[in-house]
Amino acid sequence: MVQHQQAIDVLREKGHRLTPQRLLVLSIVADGGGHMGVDEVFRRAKEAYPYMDIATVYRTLHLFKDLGVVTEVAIGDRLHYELIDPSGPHHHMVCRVCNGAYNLSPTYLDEFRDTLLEEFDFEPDLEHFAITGTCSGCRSGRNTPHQD
Amino acid sequence: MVQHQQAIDVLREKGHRLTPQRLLVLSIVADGGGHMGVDEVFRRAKEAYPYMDIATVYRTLHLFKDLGVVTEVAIGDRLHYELIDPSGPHHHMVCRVCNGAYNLSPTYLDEFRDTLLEEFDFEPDLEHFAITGTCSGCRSGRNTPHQD
DNA sequence: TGTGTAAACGCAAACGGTTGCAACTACCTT
DNA sequence: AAGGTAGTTGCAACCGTTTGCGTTTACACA
Repeated sequence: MVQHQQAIDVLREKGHRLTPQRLLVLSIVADGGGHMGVDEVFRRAKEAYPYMDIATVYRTLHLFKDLGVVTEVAIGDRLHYELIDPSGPHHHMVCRVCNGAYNLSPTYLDEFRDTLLEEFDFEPDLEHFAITGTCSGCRSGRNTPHQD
Repeated sequence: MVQHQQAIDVLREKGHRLTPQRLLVLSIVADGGGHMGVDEVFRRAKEAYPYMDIATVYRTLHLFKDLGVVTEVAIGDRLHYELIDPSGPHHHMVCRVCNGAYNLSPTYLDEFRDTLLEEFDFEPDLEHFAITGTCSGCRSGRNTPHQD
């Protein structure tokens, strides 16, 4: 996968070790396409390598997040992860009825950020936060609610 | 406390029971003034009534939230609660350096809500969400970071 | 005022997530 | 290629929160 060679380089450059576990988690998140829950990453990792521990999955995902290799997004009160989008950062709109996630360009929040800075000298972290709400389909009753 | 007679009426009207535990939690949150962590509510409740169980505190706070009697706000990844503000709803800006919480009028987000509705037919839940960021004091290095 | 019943409680077990620690290993140095 | 070491792992214990369950209790109705 040429896709995550970039991520591997970041690991090496920052002095982190290239363990089989990390490479495995990376490839799972990369191949998963879209936002993956921790439990699914763990399930797939354990399939490939039965000694894999859930703590390692969490530590690895947190590391990747800190390195800017993956994005963390809360969907229905659980954290999900996806490879950093090559087309740039984006926010997520998560529907609380069907749990669907939609991307949102950050420009929609630029104005809001500027206002907070000007009025309160408060610098908001708006990089990767998820906006909960009700999506078009669920507002019209077209979708079926998710079951958690 | 005439303050939460209103809340008590809501409980009765919706057919929920007025248990001593609920009244206790309500008075603690009301008297606490500002955002109270679950652990502090529990600590004070147990002082007044040693049989109080942490599960009851959680269940009670969730009930109050569902009834719109209290507001839930995440401060430093822990949920806090406060009596619904008689001066109307507001958002919170939470500093991730010092964990300070500041209120924010919802009008600042009205524009953003309108945009999402118009462009995506997505209705965001912006009632009580917290915006993390760095506050004025911490941006200038005047404040001391919190220790968790 | 007494009684029946569903709601709410306290307790304990379970959950998702984090942390401490001893054993292991990727990688630097020689 | 071999050795030393700090970074990483797997395990188990722990944390804050939720849930299942048997017991208790607030409240409607007689």
